[in-house]
Amino acid sequence: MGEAADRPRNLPVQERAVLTRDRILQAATEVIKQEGVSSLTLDKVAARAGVSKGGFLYHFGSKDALIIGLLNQVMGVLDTELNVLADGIDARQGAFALAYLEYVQEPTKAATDTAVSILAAAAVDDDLLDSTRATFQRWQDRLRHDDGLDETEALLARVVGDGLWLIDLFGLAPPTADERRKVLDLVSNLITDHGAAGDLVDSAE
Amino acid sequence: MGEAADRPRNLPVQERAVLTRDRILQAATEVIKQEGVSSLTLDKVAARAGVSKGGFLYHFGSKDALIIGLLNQVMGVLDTELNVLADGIDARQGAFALAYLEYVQEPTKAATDTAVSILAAAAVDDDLLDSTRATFQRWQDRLRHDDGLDETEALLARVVGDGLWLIDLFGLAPPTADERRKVLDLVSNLITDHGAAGDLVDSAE
DNA sequence: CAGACTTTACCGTCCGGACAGACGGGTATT
DNA sequence: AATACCCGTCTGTCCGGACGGTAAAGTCTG
Repeated sequence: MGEAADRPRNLPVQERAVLTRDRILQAATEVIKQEGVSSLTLDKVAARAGVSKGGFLYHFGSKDALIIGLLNQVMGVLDTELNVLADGIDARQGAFALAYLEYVQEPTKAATDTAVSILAAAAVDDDLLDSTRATFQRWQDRLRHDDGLDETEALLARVVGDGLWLIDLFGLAPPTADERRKVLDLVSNLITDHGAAGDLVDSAE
Repeated sequence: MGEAADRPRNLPVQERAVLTRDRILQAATEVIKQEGVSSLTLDKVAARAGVSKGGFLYHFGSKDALIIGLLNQVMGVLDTELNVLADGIDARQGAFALAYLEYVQEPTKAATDTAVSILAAAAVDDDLLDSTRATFQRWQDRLRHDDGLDETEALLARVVGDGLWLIDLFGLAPPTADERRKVLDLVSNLITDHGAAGDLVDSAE
């Protein structure tokens, strides 16, 4: 009943700790994905991470703390990746919106992890989502004000993007990869063709 | 400990039963909305419905059965209301898509109840969503084949619609009523202006 | 030794569900 | 009309187990 023999044993203390923490986080998302939110128990996560329950509770003082840790990690990754993606896009406007849309092109690991973490948080305690909500609000503000887009089109981009990964989360008739691409292309074109609407009604290219 | 004195007492047996069932369903959605998914316990629902736990279990043999009942009811309501709405719209094409979009104009009771029921199902057991997924698939098929729309635009309508109520469900920076209206108008116009796209690429107006 | 890390053992609570009837209106029998 | 009986509805209680969390002792490293 102890198959965690491949766990690193002889490492500097501090490093071992951070590794354990990460293993716990990863174990938690695996449990949710494979066994569902209702199976996210301290015992199961600890077992999967190859640590005792007490060891688990040393790193995360409570179940709530685990979920907060989950959200922090995954939202942080998502935020930086979105920024990197947006920086790599050279468009006169709407770089962040395009990055947002590109991110949901296919279900990525980061997006899926985010989705299940949010689901877990909502299932356990709605309040845990507060900081996540703030992040989404920041994204929305950036889309609206700093991306050079028409406000409505900026919102459209986010609604479509969020719609896709949320549809994936619940499996509500998710579109095929081909359909996703077409819809995202449609929205992308709509945004870039006349992003700063009213200023230039021009279809160069 | 007994404030359910206003509960109907002297009624035909059959009617009393169906009323109790409905009261239980309503109590369940209230519990989820006000106290969160994690508080959806048999005791709480029973208490709120003014019935004993045994009485609860007479109508719903298990917690899973409760959630299935919840989903059946709320998805049924949504389905008929969508159809009624679509019938009332006279457009050359895209009536169902427009109905879908109109439905999420503001957070309606039916949409909210559906959302929380789906959340509860996902939290308890993912498989409970199977029949719900089938309904969404039917809607999607109808949008794609029987609504006279370009397939991509049909999908766009659903993604935007679902995106909105799912954003509401988690409270992820939900747009204001004004913003919602503008986005939905944008999509509606896109659909109706050149629904059979590919034929005419024309930017009248 | 000190302190970070981990384990083992344990506890109280809550939850889903089972169960054994009670109540009470119909219906059949006499 | 009175009696007995049935069955749909509902009650209150009980149980086994899982779950979140605590406490204290142990181990390794520097």
